[in-house]
This record gives sequence, C-alpha cells and structure tokens, in this order.
Amino acid sequence: MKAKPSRGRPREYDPEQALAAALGEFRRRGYTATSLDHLSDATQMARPSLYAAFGNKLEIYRKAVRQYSEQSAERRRHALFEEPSLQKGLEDYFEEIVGAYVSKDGQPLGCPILSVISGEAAADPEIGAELSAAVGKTDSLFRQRMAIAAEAGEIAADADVGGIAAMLAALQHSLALRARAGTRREELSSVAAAHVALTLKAANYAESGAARG
Amino acid sequence: MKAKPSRGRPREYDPEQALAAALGEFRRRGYTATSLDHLSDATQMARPSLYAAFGNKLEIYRKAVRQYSEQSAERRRHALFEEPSLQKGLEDYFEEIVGAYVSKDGQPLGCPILSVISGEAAADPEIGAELSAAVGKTDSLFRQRMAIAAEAGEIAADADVGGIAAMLAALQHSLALRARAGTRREELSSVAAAHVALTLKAANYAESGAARG
DNA sequence: TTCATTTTGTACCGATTCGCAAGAAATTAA
DNA sequence: TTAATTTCTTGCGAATCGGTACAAAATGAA
Repeated sequence: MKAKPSRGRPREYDPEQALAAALGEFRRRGYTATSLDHLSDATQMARPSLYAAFGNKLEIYRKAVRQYSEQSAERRRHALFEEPSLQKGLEDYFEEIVGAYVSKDGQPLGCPILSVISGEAAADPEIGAELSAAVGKTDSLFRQRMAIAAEAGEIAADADVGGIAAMLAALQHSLALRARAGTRREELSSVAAAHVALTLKAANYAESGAARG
Repeated sequence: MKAKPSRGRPREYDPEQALAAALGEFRRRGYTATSLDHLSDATQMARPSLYAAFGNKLEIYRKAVRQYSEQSAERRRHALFEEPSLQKGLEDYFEEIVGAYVSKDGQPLGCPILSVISGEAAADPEIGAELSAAVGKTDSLFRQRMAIAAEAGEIAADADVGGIAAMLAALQHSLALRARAGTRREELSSVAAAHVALTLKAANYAESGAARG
C-alpha cells in the first residue's frame, strides 16, 4: 500500500517478515511466556523499534494473527464454498488446518489463536474477546456452509444445522489441542477424516448430492 | 493418611484447601501468568511455606490438578460405566463436565488442564507431557466405553469405535475452549446435548439397546 | 527446663519483565 | 551543505519473576 515514505531513514526490517517471526515465537512459547526480548531476537528488531512499529505486546500479537488469518483465509474459504462436493470440501478444509497446526520440523504448534491465548483468556478481557471472536467466526463459517448444504439437499433438509456446525468447530478445536499435545500429522489427518465422515453420516449426507454446480 | 506428625510447630494451613485455592488461581490466570505471589495470596501461605509444602511452581500445579482429578473422577466414571443407558450416561458425563468448566459466579474457567497449560505445552516438555497425558486419558476412557457399547449392541457392531471416541473427546476439548471464551452454561449444555445426539446417530445407536443390566 | 523438630515470617538473591527517554545514524528535500 | 524526517541504538527505571537463607515461633520428647 504505502510504497515509499520518501523521507527519513529507511527501515531495515520487513514488517511482514517480522510479524511472521513474532507469531512463531508466540506459537512456540505461548502468549505470556513470550517476552519482548524474545520477539526482539526473533524479529532482529530492537525493542523500541518493535514498539514503534507495532505497539505493545498485545498489539503485536493481534497484528501477527491478523496477517496469518488473512494469508490462510482464502484457501479455507475456497475449500468450503467453491468445492462442489461437501465432503471433499470439508476434507480439504481440515487438511489445510492440519497443515497449519503442525510445523515442518515436526514441532507441535497448534492454532495461533486457540492454542496460544486460551490460558490468558479468562484473566485479560481483551484477550478473552480475541478468543471469543475467533470461536464465533469459526462457528458462523460452518453454520453458513451447512445452511447452504441443507437448502441444496446435500444433507437432510431438517438437519440440525447448528449442531452439525458445532461438531465441525469442535473438530477444529480438538485438532488445535491435539497438535499442541504433540500428535503427529498423519494421526491428525486421520482423526479429521473420521470426524468428517461421521459428522456427514449424522447429517444424512447424500454422497451424490444435488448440488453439483 | 499421615494424621499427626507429632513433633514440630503445627501447620496453619489445610493442604487440600490450599491446593484448591492454588488451582483457582491457575484457572483464572493461566499457568505462566500465575506468579508465586498470587499463589501465596490465594492460599494465605508465605512463599517459603508453599515451596516447602508442595515444591516449585510446576509441582504445585501438578498436585493441585491431581487433587481436582481425583475428586471428580468417580462421578465421571460412574456416569460412563454404571449408567445403563449409553445416551443418558454420556449426557450425565458432559453435564458434569460443563458444571466443572463454569464457575458459580459465571466467570469463564474452562478445563484446569486443557485451558490452562495449552499455551505453554509447546515450549516446556514437562508441561507438554502433562497435556498429552490428559488428552490420552480422555481418549482411552471414551474408547473403552465405546468398545463395550459395540460389543453389547448399543451401537453398530462394526462402528468406528476409535472415531466415535475421538468425536466425544473433541466435544470435551471444544467445551473447554468455549467455556474459556465465555460461553454461558446453558449454551454449553445444549452444545453438548446436540453433539452427543448426533454422535450416537452416526454410531447407529439403538435407543432401546441390548445392554440393560 | 532443655533439646530436637517443624513451620512461619522477613528479607533478599540475581535475573527478567514491559515500557520508554534520549540521542546517534541514515536518508531525502531544499 | 543544511534542514527535516524517520529509524536505530543505548540504556534506564520501577516492578516483578521464581526461588532461597536465616532466624523467630511453636510444638512434642526427653
């Protein structure tokens, strides 16, 4: 957006890269256990620069999470709403989730929101609001998709749309926790696949559903 | 157990009560954000007394959680394994869970394990092991119950026992998270009821099952 | 009383916490 | 060159962190 601020000393860091590094620290250590010194080391930015660029610790976290969300939102939205097959779409969605919850080097990461700020959510109202918003967003996403599925005849017309959506959200919550507990990627994938299959069965999913384009 | 240690100055605190107060602090604040000063205030014990009685911070947490687990384990086990109706048993189990995850004064608490140490589990191996053990215990509990149900004909004999068990565990994980995010008790209960109903439907639960005594 | 034992309270340790003030360094515009 | 602007570096300050040393206090045993 803001290409060249023309005047002044040029910054030596890449904001996007710095936020990604910061998020990595938060994911590894948890919110409270991550200090500004950790963030400073990870981003290669001095503490005052960090502060000037992004604000205080909570604001750094928020901006880092927002960047992460925006980067992965499109893939997830596409899986849910563009893929013709509901089952395939859900499987793709959760495969993307599993990929995001496990690091390449096998370190347990979990969800940058659910797994990281759950501990502090009860004490700090601002963090509580952050967690609540994340949960609500996931709920409404699945609810939207299931409402479409019910209307299109992919699942039973009288299906418990809210209940089915909550079950899918529960899978996401569970994957975050299991990833955090160190479960390997392949097992996470198989948990997700079984959960999706059983959920669709409970919703009377018609494999050759009416919604084909 | 150890009734009177006869000699020495008598302690002025009740260990059980102190551990309960300590767990309360951990649940409210999260693991890292809870300092020894917080614990000292809550338990009315000086820090050196805390240390002498229970050990360091992690040991205090572990002992507090163990006490909590032992106190609630019997009710949960009874609901799962003594109640004749599988559906009723699961509903009772999760109603007990919901009760434990929400405080009386309406403050969001969540699970003393899942919600409290999730953030630190990736950084501290000892805490990671704690989380992993808790997840594994829940899994095996549900798996046991579902294996019995499959054998007794309460659910389909060829049901995906592991998958069904994982779905129930996911409900528990999700309830912990939602409670932490501030969801009201009634809504948690209804989420649990719907999830149980749909899970049993996916397992081909026979309402008048064969296992009646 | 006297001694051994255990708990309690005070005071402190070095390390780390978040946040910021002040000035040096680097760049563009004039 | 000079001025204006922005970023970077150094360092501090007040508070807090987990953990401990030590002596006073309170009890039972001798």
